[in-house]
Amino acid sequence: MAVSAAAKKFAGQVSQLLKKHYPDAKCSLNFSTPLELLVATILSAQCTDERVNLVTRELFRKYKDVAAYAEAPPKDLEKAIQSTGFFHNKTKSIQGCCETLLERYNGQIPQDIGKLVDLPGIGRKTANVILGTAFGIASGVVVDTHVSRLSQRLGLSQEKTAEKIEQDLMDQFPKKEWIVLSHRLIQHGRKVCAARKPSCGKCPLEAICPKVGVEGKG
DNA sequence: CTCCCGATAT
DNA sequence: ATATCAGGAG
Repeated sequence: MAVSAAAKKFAGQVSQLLKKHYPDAKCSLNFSTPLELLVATILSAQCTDERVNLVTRELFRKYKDVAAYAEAPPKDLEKAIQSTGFFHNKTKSIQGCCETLLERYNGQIPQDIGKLVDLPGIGRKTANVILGTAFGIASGVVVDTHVSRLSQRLGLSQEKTAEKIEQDLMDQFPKKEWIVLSHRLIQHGRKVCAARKPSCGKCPLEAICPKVGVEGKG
């Protein structure tokens, strides 16, 4: 699908206003290596970054490399990450990833979207976070719960699935903006354009926002 | 589509 | 009580 010039112009306005208001938006998950970011991002599913950072402070002290996660008794890992929710699934994902990394990639994290998505528990969202934030590779736009919601409200996409929303965003924003755009949209979604009670009065995008689906408008 | 799941705000 | 939080798999 070709994108209209009007759509790209609107995207440019969004981009400019976000840049002005969130000049140095960055990843809010604490990490010091690509592996730590991979683990933190798996833990971040349906959980606040604040909670993830609380858990990983101890977790990263105990598990230093891929082998440490792969060899750990599952019960130990489950206990360590319990408070982030979905802990059975997340433990299987972390250990499955680390086992596969040892088997196929000599314990290294591949810098390739296809290979990352092929790992257990890694979808496009997590893969885009790892590539963009750990390696500086613009493989796509990170579409999480915040980016999905903001894309709808701003009228950037009418699609429902994360995959289709991501394609719409990639079509409207230049590739060089994808990584920082993701961080800015997420920060804006957390602080201003919140799910339940959006602070439209304090929103820097107020003047151009169609407010699709926002109560009182739409 | 459903299921996984604890912590917090409303 | 219920919605929501940097999702992914079956």
